[in-house]
Amino acid sequence: MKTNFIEELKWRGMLHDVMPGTEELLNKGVVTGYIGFDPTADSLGVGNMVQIMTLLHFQQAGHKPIALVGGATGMVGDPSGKSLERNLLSEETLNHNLNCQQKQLEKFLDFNTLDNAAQIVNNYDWFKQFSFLEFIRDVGKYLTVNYMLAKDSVKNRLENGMSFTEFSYQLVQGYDFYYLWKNKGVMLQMGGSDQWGNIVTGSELIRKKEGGESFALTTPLIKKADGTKFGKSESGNVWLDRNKTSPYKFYQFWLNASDEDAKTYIRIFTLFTREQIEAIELEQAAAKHTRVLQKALAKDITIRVHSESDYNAAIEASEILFGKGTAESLQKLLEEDFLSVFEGVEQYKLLIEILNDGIALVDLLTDKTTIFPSKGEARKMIQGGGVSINKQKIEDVNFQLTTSHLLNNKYMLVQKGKKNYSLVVF
RNA sequence: GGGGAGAUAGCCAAGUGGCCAACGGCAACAGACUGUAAAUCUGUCCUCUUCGGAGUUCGAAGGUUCGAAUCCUUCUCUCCCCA
Repeated sequence: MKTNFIEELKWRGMLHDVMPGTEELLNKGVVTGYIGFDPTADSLGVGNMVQIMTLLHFQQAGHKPIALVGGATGMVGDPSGKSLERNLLSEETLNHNLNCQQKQLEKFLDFNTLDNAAQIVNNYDWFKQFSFLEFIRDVGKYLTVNYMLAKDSVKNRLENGMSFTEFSYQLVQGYDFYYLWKNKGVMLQMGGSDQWGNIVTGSELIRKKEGGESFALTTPLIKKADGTKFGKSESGNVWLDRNKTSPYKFYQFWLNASDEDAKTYIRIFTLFTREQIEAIELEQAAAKHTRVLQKALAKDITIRVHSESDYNAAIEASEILFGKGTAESLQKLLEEDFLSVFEGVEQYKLLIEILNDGIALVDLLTDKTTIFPSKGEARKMIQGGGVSINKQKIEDVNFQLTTSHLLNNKYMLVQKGKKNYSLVVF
């Protein structure tokens, strides 16, 4: 069954701004729309999930989504939301990032349905042959500097300076829209609210150059309830790439969402229906401690980004690490299960010999592993009650570890704080 | 071109000769409480440390002094006002 795209985005809280006439256009028939992705990293992060979901809803509403990877725009650097000039990425890095992101995108959209299959394009394909002179004649001529200067992304930078390169960015992205409009019948560009200016430039170009019509729609920037940035955990950005953020950590990220945030997230990042979500919320309200909301959210998104078995493994590890049984359940864990359960947990391999005469805990944490960057810091954390071995808190700074602290004669579970685990394998 | 203000740790921001590794706030990290939530309270928060200390900071470089973030000189950058 096809959904109404705009309605869908509205109730999910994913609609920030729409150009007039967009809804009418979407109601008339199948529309081709696109969203651009910036290849600044070799993986997409959870922040990009908003745009991926937007495309997915777009497709489910019967429209044709195009994901654009910015091989060309990435070479220039989008000044939107940046207070400083960005460093240019090398071409190799860019290509690598592009390939990685493309693979991730392919996972979420349906590229095989006949009528509105998704598509991926790279704007480098139409920019590589475009000479500078051609560009300033064919594109630059249609937009005034006055117009370009009025953009927030430019205005905010006038005091501190901005290179011509970044200044031109909006033209490059604007031309993408024009190109896709002209050659692929794209009528709509979508993106985060910070992209509004760039999107409108494209529309303006289409209008000035060909008198054509085009439309735009943006999604709100997601912030956490406490006003901090979304998409970061203590250990940094949360990535979709399992090598950069393990499925276990990914699952934990969502599970740790605050109640307030979880309500926002479940609408944006899952495909649950309105009724389903409201039911889950009721359940949560009745029994807050069960955290069904976070669990449903984390489950759905972990399975879609990774897999069912990754999800199960994450659950299993989470239950052992955070469950009631604590020390006992650890002891009971079978040898063969040990590694698979802790697959997503940071691991260190050491020689068992170092335990023969005992080793100071502090040395293990710093010299033998990189769990702590310095002895002073490790000591402070131990004194503060922030270190546990096999779920048992250690508060003695001079604590010695021996083979008696091994689980299954092989493993030692080191805990830094409440949520950071490392497994040392001997 | 003329006049004025300023540059302090991740950010904001005190400090204007020794008591300054530098008040305070935010962010971050940890502990308690709890529901792996929020709020609250507590601790840590330049680097290293055998926890006794040691080393390196206050835009940059020189200088004065027993002693400088604080005084002097030069330089760099930012902001404001006048033209």
